[in-house]
Amino acid sequence: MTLQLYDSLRRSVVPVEPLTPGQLGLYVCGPTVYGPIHVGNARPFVLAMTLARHLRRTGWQVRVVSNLTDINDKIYTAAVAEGIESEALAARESARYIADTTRLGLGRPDLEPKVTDSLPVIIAMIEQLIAAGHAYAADGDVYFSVADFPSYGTLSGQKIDEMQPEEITSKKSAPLDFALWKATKPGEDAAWESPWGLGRPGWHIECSAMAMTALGEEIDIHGGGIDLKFPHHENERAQSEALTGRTFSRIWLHNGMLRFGGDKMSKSLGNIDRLADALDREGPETLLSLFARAQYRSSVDYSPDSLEDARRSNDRLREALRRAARTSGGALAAGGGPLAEAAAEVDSRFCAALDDDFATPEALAALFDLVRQMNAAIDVGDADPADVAQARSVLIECLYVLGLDGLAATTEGPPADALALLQERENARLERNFERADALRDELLALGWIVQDLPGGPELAPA
RNA sequence: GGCGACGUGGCCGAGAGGCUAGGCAGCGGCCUGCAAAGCCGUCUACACCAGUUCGAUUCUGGUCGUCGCCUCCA
Repeated sequence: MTLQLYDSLRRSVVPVEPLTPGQLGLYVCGPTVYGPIHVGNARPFVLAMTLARHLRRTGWQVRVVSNLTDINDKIYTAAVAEGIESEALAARESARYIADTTRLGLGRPDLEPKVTDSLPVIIAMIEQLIAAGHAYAADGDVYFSVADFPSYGTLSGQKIDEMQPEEITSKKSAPLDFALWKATKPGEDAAWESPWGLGRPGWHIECSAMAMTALGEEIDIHGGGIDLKFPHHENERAQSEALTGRTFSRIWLHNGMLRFGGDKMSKSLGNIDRLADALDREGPETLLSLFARAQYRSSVDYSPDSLEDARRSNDRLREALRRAARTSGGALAAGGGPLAEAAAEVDSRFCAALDDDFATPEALAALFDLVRQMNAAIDVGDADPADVAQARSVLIECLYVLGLDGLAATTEGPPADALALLQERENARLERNFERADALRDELLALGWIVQDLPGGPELAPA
């Protein structure tokens, strides 16, 4: 099965044709660091990192680049509101973003460039755009001339003549033109020298600059939230292709939004749950499972119920892994048995599903199929420990792709006092003193252990 | 108003022109003193109306509805 992804520009699932065979460069629009990110902001990050894991596991060489936008109107505004330097605010929020997303346990992109480190490239690009006649300077600002780029609007499906732009309040000469460079304004405490005077880059040029610097003039995959399609990606595409005459991105990969209380989770609507808070409450696996339950292009309902569903399906995985670990003992994974064969089949279904536009729900379904088979084999009791170990290790490998391998974390065995209580309960049961036995079971539950009376005797499972 | 995506069973969520998705919840059974875990079985489906077809939930058209975007936005 060849890798296919949905390209927003072509509006269909297309085969991925890398610039260099076997290699893929992926650029994902990162956050503007003016405040803590919310759960929805994590989706493109999760998509990029998990997609990269799948690709690497299936033999691709992948380079993930994700920027931090540390120059922006909102940063100035937030800094003024706090009475601190905008640079300090951006630095603080950058660190916070890194810390929050690191907690997801998916590692870091290969490169995370900042706008403040990219000014020379940005300025050079703007100069070239002006020289080529695609942009014009106007009293300290520089604008991209949209009329000059014929295919403007094809990415987002917007028709130029049907757009209803706000009236011209700035120095641009056509309503749809967008800023490549903005002259500094009073109250802005960070500005850079440029041929057009002191100022700062516009919102879109930075991504073109950083993407091209890291991955070249043509990149394989450019990702981000669907809400960035217009104007951000439309503008990025216009200025980049006007500059190079080449396809900027071969595939535009857009993730759907998180719904929270019926609307898109959005800072401007105020219906947000901070990623850090969600991680505190739910832990990374629940959030990653919630994301994996939906295909990346679908919107996801973020609600107590959907989180509960995610938690429970993780419970099932965790329990299966625990039972398998218990059954396999210290056996080394070794192929050959029927369970190992089943696992291999599930693995290829898993990979095929992910190769097909990263269909995580289908991939997950394959995994649950393996879980069922593992449980059934363990129940029957004649499973070869090495076979179970093999299936378990395949399951963990697959879960790793989705960031869910933590579900296999070897929990500490029950402590001696819990085991003593379990023995006491067993004695009570043998004496048919069930009142006493049930009281001890409650006591164990309070200690965080659930009693399971399995055919082979009682066991303690973490609550 | 324009553009785009989508409407699947109690909830979430895949999918294919006729052949079991999966998870959670429910019900029945096995196991259990009971429970838990697990297994087996099982009920609620494809928004509506036409059309194409031997046959459509899957294709086409329309209707209704939902969501996103239309220069803050992951």
